[in-house]
Amino acid sequence: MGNKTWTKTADSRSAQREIKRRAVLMAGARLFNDQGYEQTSLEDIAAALNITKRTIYYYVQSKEDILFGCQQLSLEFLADVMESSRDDSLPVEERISRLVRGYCEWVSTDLGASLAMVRPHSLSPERREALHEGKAQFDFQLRALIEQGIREGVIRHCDPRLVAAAVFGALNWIPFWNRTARPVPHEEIAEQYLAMILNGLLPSPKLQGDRAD
Amino acid sequence: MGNKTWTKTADSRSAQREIKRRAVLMAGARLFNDQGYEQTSLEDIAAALNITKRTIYYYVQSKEDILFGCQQLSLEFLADVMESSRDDSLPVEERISRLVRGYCEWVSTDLGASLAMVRPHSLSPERREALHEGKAQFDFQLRALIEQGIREGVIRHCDPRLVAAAVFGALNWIPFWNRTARPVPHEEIAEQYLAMILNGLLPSPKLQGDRAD
DNA sequence: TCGAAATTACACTTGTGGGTTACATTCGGT
DNA sequence: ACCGAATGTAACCCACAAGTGTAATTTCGA
Repeated sequence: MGNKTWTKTADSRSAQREIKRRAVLMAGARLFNDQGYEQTSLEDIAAALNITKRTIYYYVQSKEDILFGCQQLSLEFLADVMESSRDDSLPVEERISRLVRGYCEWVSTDLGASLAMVRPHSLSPERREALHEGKAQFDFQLRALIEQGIREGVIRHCDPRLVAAAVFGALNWIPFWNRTARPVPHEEIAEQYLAMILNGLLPSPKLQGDRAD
Repeated sequence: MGNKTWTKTADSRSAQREIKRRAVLMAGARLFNDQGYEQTSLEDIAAALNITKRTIYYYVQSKEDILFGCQQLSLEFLADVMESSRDDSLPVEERISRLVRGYCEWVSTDLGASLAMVRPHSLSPERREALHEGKAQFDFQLRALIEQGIREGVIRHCDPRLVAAAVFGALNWIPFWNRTARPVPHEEIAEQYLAMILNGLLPSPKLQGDRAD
Protein backbone atom coordinates (compact mmCIF):
# COMPACT_ATOMS: atom_id res chain seq x y z
CA MET A 1 0.00 0.00 0.00
CA GLY A 2 2.52 2.67 1.04
CA ASN A 3 5.62 1.17 -0.61
CA LYS A 4 7.68 3.17 -3.10
CA THR A 5 11.08 2.68 -4.66
CA TRP A 6 12.40 -0.13 -2.47
CA THR A 7 10.49 -3.11 -3.73
CA LYS A 8 12.43 -5.15 -1.23
CA THR A 9 12.05 -5.01 2.53
CA ALA A 10 8.60 -6.00 3.56
CA ASP A 11 7.93 -7.42 0.13
CA SER A 12 11.02 -9.55 0.15
CA ARG A 13 10.11 -10.77 3.59
CA SER A 14 6.57 -11.73 2.77
CA ALA A 15 7.65 -13.24 -0.51
CA GLN A 16 10.12 -15.39 1.36
CA ARG A 17 7.44 -16.25 3.77
CA GLU A 18 5.12 -17.39 1.03
CA ILE A 19 7.86 -19.49 -0.54
CA LYS A 20 8.51 -21.21 2.74
CA ARG A 21 4.86 -21.72 3.32
CA ARG A 22 4.67 -23.51 0.00
CA ALA A 23 7.60 -25.63 0.97
CA VAL A 24 5.63 -26.74 4.00
CA LEU A 25 2.61 -27.50 1.84
CA MET A 26 4.64 -29.45 -0.68
CA ALA A 27 6.44 -31.49 1.94
CA GLY A 28 3.09 -32.13 3.55
CA ALA A 29 1.52 -33.17 0.28
CA ARG A 30 4.30 -35.61 -0.49
CA LEU A 31 4.03 -37.26 2.90
CA PHE A 32 0.25 -37.28 2.87
CA ASN A 33 0.31 -38.99 -0.50
CA ASP A 34 2.84 -41.55 0.61
CA GLN A 35 1.61 -42.42 4.08
CA GLY A 36 -1.83 -40.93 4.29
CA TYR A 37 -2.89 -37.76 6.04
CA GLU A 38 -3.69 -39.28 9.40
CA GLN A 39 -0.53 -41.33 9.46
CA THR A 40 1.63 -38.28 8.90
CA SER A 41 2.65 -36.32 11.95
CA LEU A 42 3.82 -32.75 11.94
CA GLU A 43 7.13 -34.08 13.16
CA ASP A 44 7.37 -36.06 9.94
CA ILE A 45 6.88 -32.95 7.88
CA ALA A 46 9.30 -31.00 10.02
CA ALA A 47 11.92 -33.72 9.66
CA ALA A 48 11.49 -33.74 5.89
CA LEU A 49 12.25 -30.02 5.85
CA ASN A 50 14.94 -30.11 8.51
CA ILE A 51 13.07 -27.73 10.72
CA THR A 52 11.22 -28.09 13.98
CA LYS A 53 7.56 -28.68 14.50
CA ARG A 54 7.27 -25.33 16.18
CA THR A 55 8.44 -23.58 13.04
CA ILE A 56 5.71 -25.18 11.01
CA TYR A 57 3.22 -23.53 13.29
CA TYR A 58 4.81 -20.25 12.35
CA TYR A 59 3.48 -20.75 8.82
CA VAL A 60 0.19 -22.56 9.32
CA GLN A 61 -2.43 -22.65 12.02
CA SER A 62 -2.99 -26.35 12.01
CA LYS A 63 -2.34 -29.61 10.27
CA GLU A 64 -5.62 -29.29 8.47
CA ASP A 65 -4.44 -25.96 7.07
CA ILE A 66 -1.64 -27.77 5.30
CA LEU A 67 -3.94 -30.19 3.57
CA PHE A 68 -6.42 -27.50 2.69
CA GLY A 69 -3.64 -25.29 1.38
CA CYS A 70 -2.45 -28.07 -0.90
CA GLN A 71 -5.81 -28.67 -2.39
CA GLN A 72 -6.57 -25.01 -2.69
CA LEU A 73 -3.40 -24.45 -4.68
CA SER A 74 -4.35 -27.39 -6.84
CA LEU A 75 -7.69 -25.92 -7.68
CA GLU A 76 -6.09 -22.62 -8.58
CA PHE A 77 -3.87 -24.39 -11.05
CA LEU A 78 -6.79 -26.28 -12.48
CA ALA A 79 -8.69 -23.06 -12.89
CA ASP A 80 -5.93 -21.95 -15.26
CA VAL A 81 -6.24 -25.20 -17.16
CA MET A 82 -9.95 -24.67 -17.54
CA GLU A 83 -9.31 -21.18 -18.74
CA SER A 84 -7.05 -22.46 -21.50
CA SER A 85 -9.77 -24.76 -22.78
CA ARG A 86 -12.52 -22.19 -22.76
CA ASP A 87 -11.74 -20.83 -26.24
CA ASP A 88 -14.92 -21.30 -28.28
CA SER A 89 -13.12 -21.10 -31.59
CA LEU A 90 -11.26 -24.36 -30.96
CA PRO A 91 -12.68 -27.72 -31.99
CA VAL A 92 -14.16 -29.74 -29.17
CA GLU A 93 -11.52 -32.44 -29.30
CA GLU A 94 -8.79 -29.87 -28.85
CA ARG A 95 -10.56 -28.35 -25.88
CA ILE A 96 -10.96 -31.75 -24.30
CA SER A 97 -7.32 -32.50 -24.98
CA ARG A 98 -6.26 -29.39 -23.13
CA LEU A 99 -8.31 -30.32 -20.12
CA VAL A 100 -6.92 -33.83 -20.05
CA ARG A 101 -3.31 -32.81 -20.63
CA GLY A 102 -3.47 -30.12 -17.99
CA TYR A 103 -5.08 -32.36 -15.44
CA CYS A 104 -2.66 -35.16 -16.21
CA GLU A 105 0.31 -32.87 -15.75
CA TRP A 106 -0.92 -31.46 -12.50
CA VAL A 107 -1.97 -34.75 -10.98
CA SER A 108 1.59 -35.90 -11.55
CA THR A 109 2.89 -33.44 -8.99
CA ASP A 110 2.78 -33.82 -5.24
CA LEU A 111 0.33 -31.01 -4.73
CA GLY A 112 -1.88 -32.14 -7.56
CA ALA A 113 -1.85 -35.75 -6.48
CA SER A 114 -3.07 -34.77 -3.05
CA LEU A 115 -6.31 -33.73 -4.67
CA ALA A 116 -6.86 -37.28 -5.86
CA MET A 117 -5.18 -39.28 -3.14
CA VAL A 118 -6.22 -37.70 0.12
CA ARG A 119 -9.76 -38.44 1.14
CA PRO A 120 -11.78 -35.44 2.23
CA HIS A 121 -12.89 -36.83 5.63
CA SER A 122 -10.16 -35.06 7.41
CA LEU A 123 -11.29 -31.60 6.46
CA SER A 124 -14.02 -29.58 8.09
CA PRO A 125 -17.36 -29.70 6.28
CA GLU A 126 -17.05 -26.13 5.05
CA ARG A 127 -13.64 -26.64 3.54
CA ARG A 128 -14.65 -29.97 2.12
CA GLU A 129 -17.57 -28.29 0.45
CA ALA A 130 -15.41 -25.52 -0.95
CA LEU A 131 -13.05 -28.00 -2.54
CA HIS A 132 -15.88 -30.15 -3.80
CA GLU A 133 -17.23 -27.11 -5.55
CA GLY A 134 -13.94 -26.53 -7.31
CA LYS A 135 -13.71 -30.10 -8.50
CA ALA A 136 -17.30 -30.05 -9.64
CA GLN A 137 -16.60 -27.09 -11.89
CA PHE A 138 -13.86 -28.98 -13.66
CA ASP A 139 -16.16 -31.94 -14.01
CA PHE A 140 -18.93 -29.79 -15.45
CA GLN A 141 -16.60 -28.29 -17.98
CA LEU A 142 -15.68 -31.71 -19.34
CA ARG A 143 -19.29 -32.81 -19.41
CA ALA A 144 -20.31 -29.65 -21.20
CA LEU A 145 -17.68 -30.24 -23.85
CA ILE A 146 -18.87 -33.80 -24.37
CA GLU A 147 -22.45 -32.63 -24.69
CA GLN A 148 -21.41 -30.03 -27.20
CA GLY A 149 -19.52 -32.68 -29.15
CA ILE A 150 -22.60 -34.84 -29.25
CA ARG A 151 -24.72 -31.96 -30.51
CA GLU A 152 -22.16 -31.22 -33.18
CA GLY A 153 -22.11 -34.87 -34.19
CA VAL A 154 -18.37 -35.31 -33.63
CA ILE A 155 -18.95 -37.42 -30.51
CA ARG A 156 -21.12 -40.49 -30.38
CA HIS A 157 -24.16 -40.67 -28.16
CA CYS A 158 -23.29 -41.51 -24.61
CA ASP A 159 -23.92 -40.50 -21.03
CA PRO A 160 -21.62 -37.53 -20.47
CA ARG A 161 -21.77 -38.00 -16.72
CA LEU A 162 -20.43 -41.51 -16.87
CA VAL A 163 -17.90 -40.77 -19.56
CA ALA A 164 -16.54 -37.87 -17.55
CA ALA A 165 -16.41 -40.11 -14.49
CA ALA A 166 -14.41 -42.65 -16.43
CA VAL A 167 -11.97 -40.04 -17.65
CA PHE A 168 -11.43 -38.57 -14.21
CA GLY A 169 -11.10 -42.02 -12.77
CA ALA A 170 -8.34 -42.88 -15.20
CA LEU A 171 -6.61 -39.58 -14.45
CA ASN A 172 -7.07 -39.59 -10.70
CA TRP A 173 -5.68 -43.08 -10.50
CA ILE A 174 -2.38 -42.07 -12.05
CA PRO A 175 -0.63 -41.09 -8.81
CA PHE A 176 -1.64 -44.38 -7.24
CA TRP A 177 0.52 -46.36 -9.63
CA ASN A 178 2.96 -43.86 -11.08
CA ARG A 179 4.73 -42.58 -7.98
CA THR A 180 7.80 -44.72 -8.42
CA ALA A 181 11.48 -44.07 -8.73
CA ARG A 182 11.21 -43.69 -12.50
CA PRO A 183 7.66 -42.67 -13.28
CA VAL A 184 6.19 -42.72 -16.76
CA PRO A 185 6.36 -39.12 -18.04
CA HIS A 186 3.01 -37.41 -17.83
CA GLU A 187 3.14 -36.40 -21.48
CA GLU A 188 3.30 -40.02 -22.47
CA ILE A 189 0.38 -40.92 -20.26
CA ALA A 190 -1.64 -38.02 -21.57
CA GLU A 191 -1.07 -39.07 -25.18
CA GLN A 192 -2.06 -42.67 -24.60
CA TYR A 193 -5.08 -41.70 -22.54
CA LEU A 194 -6.19 -39.13 -25.09
CA ALA A 195 -5.90 -41.68 -27.86
CA MET A 196 -8.19 -43.95 -25.86
CA ILE A 197 -10.60 -41.21 -24.93
CA LEU A 198 -10.92 -39.44 -28.26
CA ASN A 199 -11.10 -42.70 -30.12
CA GLY A 200 -13.62 -43.97 -27.62
CA LEU A 201 -15.81 -40.94 -28.13
CA LEU A 202 -15.84 -41.14 -31.90
CA PRO A 203 -19.14 -41.96 -33.56
CA SER A 204 -19.03 -45.70 -34.00
CA PRO A 205 -17.66 -46.63 -37.43
CA LYS A 206 -19.79 -49.75 -37.48
CA LEU A 207 -22.91 -47.71 -37.14
CA GLN A 208 -21.65 -44.90 -39.30
CA GLY A 209 -24.77 -43.03 -40.19
CA ASP A 210 -26.99 -43.44 -37.17
CA ARG A 211 -27.57 -39.89 -36.11
CA ALA A 212 -30.39 -38.52 -34.10
CA ASP A 213 -30.56 -34.91 -35.22
CA MET B 1 -14.17 -85.91 8.92
CA GLY B 2 -16.03 -88.18 11.36
CA ASN B 3 -19.51 -86.81 10.83
CA LYS B 4 -22.34 -89.00 9.60
CA THR B 5 -26.06 -88.46 9.37
CA TRP B 6 -26.32 -85.26 11.40
CA THR B 7 -24.84 -82.67 9.14
CA LYS B 8 -25.68 -80.24 11.84
CA THR B 9 -23.91 -79.62 15.13
CA ALA B 10 -20.29 -78.87 14.56
CA ASP B 11 -20.81 -78.06 10.90
CA SER B 12 -23.71 -75.81 11.57
CA ARG B 13 -21.67 -74.14 14.24
CA SER B 14 -18.69 -73.37 12.06
CA ALA B 15 -20.94 -72.32 9.21
CA GLN B 16 -22.68 -69.87 11.49
CA ARG B 17 -19.34 -68.73 12.66
CA GLU B 18 -18.17 -68.05 9.13
CA ILE B 19 -21.34 -66.14 8.35
CA LYS B 20 -20.84 -63.93 11.35
CA ARG B 21 -17.22 -63.47 10.52
CA ARG B 22 -18.26 -62.20 7.12
CA ALA B 23 -20.70 -59.85 8.76
CA VAL B 24 -17.82 -58.39 10.69
CA LEU B 25 -15.77 -58.06 7.52
CA MET B 26 -18.58 -56.41 5.62
CA ALA B 27 -19.37 -53.95 8.38
CA GLY B 28 -15.68 -53.21 8.59
CA ALA B 29 -15.39 -52.71 4.86
CA ARG B 30 -18.31 -50.31 4.79
CA LEU B 31 -16.88 -48.19 7.57
CA PHE B 32 -13.36 -48.32 6.21
CA ASN B 33 -14.65 -47.10 2.86
CA ASP B 34 -16.66 -44.33 4.42
CA GLN B 35 -14.29 -43.03 7.06
CA GLY B 36 -10.98 -44.59 6.26
CA TYR B 37 -9.31 -47.51 7.95
CA GLU B 38 -7.38 -45.58 10.56
CA GLN B 39 -10.35 -43.42 11.44
CA THR B 40 -12.49 -46.43 12.14
CA SER B 41 -12.28 -47.92 15.61
CA LEU B 42 -13.33 -51.40 16.52
CA GLU B 43 -15.99 -49.77 18.64
CA ASP B 44 -17.42 -48.25 15.45
CA ILE B 45 -17.67 -51.65 13.82
CA ALA B 46 -19.13 -53.16 16.95
CA ALA B 47 -21.73 -50.42 17.15
CA ALA B 48 -22.69 -50.95 13.51
CA LEU B 49 -23.36 -54.60 14.29
CA ASN B 50 -24.95 -53.98 17.66
CA ILE B 51 -22.38 -56.10 19.40
CA THR B 52 -19.46 -55.33 21.65
CA LYS B 53 -15.83 -54.97 20.82
CA ARG B 54 -15.13 -58.11 22.76
CA THR B 55 -17.32 -60.14 20.44
CA ILE B 56 -15.43 -58.94 17.41
CA TYR B 57 -12.28 -60.35 18.92
CA TYR B 58 -14.04 -63.65 19.08
CA TYR B 59 -14.08 -63.73 15.28
CA VAL B 60 -10.86 -61.98 14.32
CA GLN B 61 -7.46 -61.63 15.87
CA SER B 62 -6.98 -57.97 15.18
CA LYS B 63 -8.23 -54.98 13.31
CA GLU B 64 -5.78 -55.67 10.54
CA ASP B 65 -7.33 -59.10 10.14
CA ILE B 66 -10.58 -57.47 9.21
CA LEU B 67 -9.08 -55.38 6.45
CA PHE B 68 -7.02 -58.25 5.16
CA GLY B 69 -10.03 -60.52 5.24
CA CYS B 70 -12.00 -58.06 3.13
CA GLN B 71 -9.37 -57.78 0.49
CA GLN B 72 -8.69 -61.48 0.48
CA LEU B 73 -12.34 -62.21 -0.18
CA SER B 74 -12.25 -59.64 -2.94
CA LEU B 75 -9.39 -61.31 -4.66
CA GLU B 76 -11.11 -64.66 -4.45
CA PHE B 77 -14.09 -63.20 -6.23
CA LEU B 78 -11.88 -61.62 -8.84
CA ALA B 79 -10.17 -64.94 -9.40
CA ASP B 80 -13.55 -66.29 -10.47
CA VAL B 81 -13.99 -63.38 -12.82
CA MET B 82 -10.62 -64.06 -14.37
CA GLU B 83 -11.55 -67.68 -14.76
CA SER B 84 -14.65 -66.75 -16.71
CA SER B 85 -12.60 -64.73 -19.16
CA ARG B 86 -9.95 -67.36 -19.71
CA ASP B 87 -11.82 -69.20 -22.45
CA ASP B 88 -9.58 -69.13 -25.51
CA SER B 89 -12.38 -69.75 -27.92
CA LEU B 90 -14.00 -66.41 -27.19
CA PRO B 91 -13.11 -63.27 -29.14
CA VAL B 92 -10.79 -60.90 -27.34
CA GLU B 93 -13.40 -58.19 -26.95
CA GLU B 94 -15.74 -60.59 -25.22
CA ARG B 95 -13.02 -61.69 -22.85
CA ILE B 96 -12.17 -58.10 -22.01
CA SER B 97 -15.85 -57.38 -21.52
CA ARG B 98 -16.12 -60.13 -18.97
CA LEU B 99 -13.20 -58.81 -17.02
CA VAL B 100 -14.56 -55.30 -17.00
CA ARG B 101 -18.11 -56.30 -16.15
CA GLY B 102 -17.01 -58.57 -13.35
CA TYR B 103 -14.66 -56.02 -11.87
CA CYS B 104 -17.26 -53.30 -12.18
CA GLU B 105 -19.84 -55.40 -10.39
CA TRP B 106 -17.52 -56.34 -7.59
CA VAL B 107 -16.09 -52.91 -7.01
CA SER B 108 -19.66 -51.74 -6.49
CA THR B 109 -19.93 -53.76 -3.28
CA ASP B 110 -18.52 -52.83 0.09
CA LEU B 111 -15.99 -55.61 0.12
CA GLY B 112 -14.93 -54.97 -3.45
CA ALA B 113 -14.66 -51.25 -2.97
CA SER B 114 -12.30 -51.75 -0.06
CA LEU B 115 -9.82 -53.13 -2.54
CA ALA B 116 -9.80 -49.82 -4.36
CA MET B 117 -10.47 -47.37 -1.55
CA VAL B 118 -8.33 -48.49 1.34
CA ARG B 119 -4.66 -47.71 0.94
CA PRO B 120 -2.32 -50.58 1.67
CA HIS B 121 -0.13 -48.75 4.23
CA SER B 122 -2.00 -50.19 7.10
CA LEU B 123 -1.22 -53.79 6.35
CA SER B 124 1.94 -55.64 7.24
CA PRO B 125 4.44 -55.87 4.39
CA GLU B 126 3.80 -59.58 3.87
CA ARG B 127 0.08 -59.17 3.57
CA ARG B 128 0.44 -56.11 1.44
CA GLU B 129 2.65 -58.10 -0.87
CA ALA B 130 0.18 -60.98 -1.03
CA LEU B 131 -2.63 -58.67 -2.05
CA HIS B 132 -0.48 -56.81 -4.49
CA GLU B 133 0.27 -60.10 -6.14
CA GLY B 134 -3.42 -60.82 -6.56
CA LYS B 135 -4.12 -57.45 -8.10
CA ALA B 136 -1.14 -57.78 -10.38
CA GLN B 137 -2.50 -61.03 -11.78
CA PHE B 138 -5.71 -59.34 -12.77
CA ASP B 139 -3.74 -56.53 -14.32
CA PHE B 140 -1.59 -58.95 -16.28
CA GLN B 141 -4.61 -60.73 -17.60
CA LEU B 142 -6.03 -57.54 -19.04
CA ARG B 143 -2.70 -56.55 -20.52
CA ALA B 144 -2.29 -59.98 -22.05
CA LEU B 145 -5.68 -59.72 -23.70
CA ILE B 146 -4.83 -56.31 -25.11
CA GLU B 147 -1.56 -57.63 -26.47
CA GLN B 148 -3.33 -60.53 -28.05
CA GLY B 149 -5.84 -58.18 -29.60
CA ILE B 150 -3.02 -56.13 -31.08
CA ARG B 151 -1.41 -59.23 -32.53
CA GLU B 152 -4.70 -60.28 -34.03
CA GLY B 153 -5.19 -56.84 -35.47
CA VAL B 154 -8.50 -56.21 -33.74
CA ILE B 155 -6.96 -53.68 -31.38
CA ARG B 156 -4.95 -50.69 -32.46
CA HIS B 157 -1.35 -50.26 -31.50
CA CYS B 158 -0.97 -48.84 -28.02
CA ASP B 159 0.90 -49.32 -24.77
CA PRO B 160 -1.00 -52.12 -23.02
CA ARG B 161 0.43 -51.09 -19.66
CA LEU B 162 -0.99 -47.60 -19.88
CA VAL B 163 -4.27 -48.68 -21.37
CA ALA B 164 -4.76 -51.21 -18.61
CA ALA B 165 -3.90 -48.54 -16.07
CA ALA B 166 -6.51 -46.25 -17.57
CA VAL B 167 -9.15 -48.96 -17.45
CA PHE B 168 -8.42 -49.88 -13.86
CA GLY B 169 -8.34 -46.25 -12.93
CA ALA B 170 -11.77 -45.69 -14.36
CA LEU B 171 -13.07 -48.78 -12.56
CA ASN B 172 -11.33 -48.21 -9.26
CA TRP B 173 -12.66 -44.70 -9.12
CA ILE B 174 -16.27 -45.84 -9.25
CA PRO B 175 -16.75 -46.28 -5.50
CA PHE B 176 -15.35 -42.82 -4.89
CA TRP B 177 -18.24 -41.14 -6.65
CA ASN B 178 -20.96 -43.76 -6.76
CA ARG B 179 -21.53 -44.51 -3.09
CA THR B 180 -24.59 -42.36 -2.75
CA ALA B 181 -28.14 -42.95 -1.66
CA ARG B 182 -29.18 -43.89 -5.18
CA PRO B 183 -26.11 -45.13 -7.01
CA VAL B 184 -25.93 -45.64 -10.74
CA PRO B 185 -26.46 -49.39 -11.34
CA HIS B 186 -23.19 -51.13 -12.05
CA GLU B 187 -24.56 -52.69 -15.24
CA GLU B 188 -25.15 -49.26 -16.64
CA ILE B 189 -21.67 -48.12 -15.73
CA ALA B 190 -20.14 -51.24 -17.22
CA GLU B 191 -21.95 -50.73 -20.52
CA GLN B 192 -20.91 -47.11 -20.87
CA TYR B 193 -17.35 -47.86 -19.86
CA LEU B 194 -17.12 -50.80 -22.21
CA ALA B 195 -18.41 -48.71 -25.07
CA MET B 196 -15.63 -46.22 -24.34
CA ILE B 197 -12.98 -48.86 -23.90
CA LEU B 198 -13.77 -51.11 -26.83
CA ASN B 199 -14.33 -48.16 -29.12
CA GLY B 200 -11.14 -46.62 -27.85
CA LEU B 201 -9.17 -49.74 -28.63
CA LEU B 202 -10.45 -50.13 -32.17
CA PRO B 203 -7.91 -49.69 -34.94
CA SER B 204 -8.22 -46.05 -35.86
CA PRO B 205 -10.65 -45.64 -38.78
CA LYS B 206 -8.72 -42.64 -40.01
CA LEU B 207 -5.57 -44.66 -40.36
CA GLN B 208 -7.32 -47.80 -41.48
CA GLY B 209 -4.57 -49.91 -42.90
CA ASP B 210 -1.51 -48.97 -40.87
CA ARG B 211 -0.37 -52.27 -39.53
CA ALA B 212 3.06 -53.24 -38.40
CA ASP B 213 3.11 -56.99 -38.88
C1' DT C 1 25.06 -2.04 14.10
C1' DC C 2 20.07 -2.20 15.45
C1' DG C 3 15.72 -4.29 15.68
C1' DA C 4 12.34 -7.17 14.03
C1' DA C 5 11.50 -11.40 12.01
C1' DA C 6 12.56 -16.21 11.97
C1' DT C 7 13.78 -20.27 14.31
C1' DT C 8 14.97 -23.29 18.04
C1' DA C 9 14.77 -25.98 22.46
C1' DC C 10 11.89 -27.99 25.47
C1' DA C 11 8.43 -29.10 28.39
C1' DC C 12 3.75 -29.84 28.99
C1' DT C 13 -1.30 -30.75 28.46
C1' DT C 14 -4.68 -33.48 26.57
C1' DG C 15 -7.05 -36.94 24.38
C1' DT C 16 -7.61 -41.11 22.11
C1' DG C 17 -7.95 -45.85 20.71
C1' DG C 18 -6.09 -50.42 20.15
C1' DG C 19 -4.78 -54.56 22.29
C1' DT C 20 -5.47 -57.52 26.19
C1' DT C 21 -7.28 -59.81 30.09
C1' DA C 22 -10.24 -61.63 33.97
C1' DC C 23 -14.63 -62.75 35.13
C1' DA C 24 -19.57 -63.25 34.57
C1' DT C 25 -23.49 -64.60 31.88
C1' DT C 26 -26.53 -66.38 28.37
C1' DC C 27 -27.66 -69.62 24.89
C1' DG C 28 -28.12 -73.88 22.32
C1' DG C 29 -27.43 -78.61 21.24
C1' DT C 30 -27.38 -83.46 23.05
C1' DA D 1 -29.54 -81.07 33.14
C1' DC D 2 -25.09 -80.35 31.42
C1' DC D 3 -21.23 -78.40 28.91
C1' DG D 4 -19.08 -75.64 25.97
C1' DA D 5 -19.67 -72.05 22.72
C1' DA D 6 -20.89 -67.27 22.33
C1' DT D 7 -21.20 -62.79 24.25
C1' DG D 8 -21.11 -59.09 27.56
C1' DT D 9 -18.87 -55.87 31.38
C1' DA D 10 -15.20 -53.48 32.71
C1' DA D 11 -10.94 -52.09 33.45
C1' DC D 12 -5.95 -51.47 32.37
C1' DC D 13 -1.70 -50.15 29.87
C1' DC D 14 0.60 -47.52 26.68
C1' DA D 15 2.15 -45.10 22.79
C1' DC D 16 1.58 -41.31 20.18
C1' DA D 17 0.51 -36.95 18.19
C1' DA D 18 -1.83 -32.08 18.08
C1' DG D 19 -1.16 -28.04 19.79
C1' DT D 20 0.67 -24.29 23.15
C1' DG D 21 3.66 -21.32 26.04
C1' DT D 22 7.94 -19.33 26.87
C1' DA D 23 12.42 -17.89 26.67
C1' DA D 24 16.50 -17.97 24.18
C1' DT D 25 18.91 -17.54 19.92
C1' DT D 26 19.95 -16.70 15.14
C1' DT D 27 19.24 -14.43 10.77
C1' DC D 28 18.86 -10.59 7.88
C1' DG D 29 17.33 -6.29 5.89
C1' DA D 30 17.85 -1.17 6.43
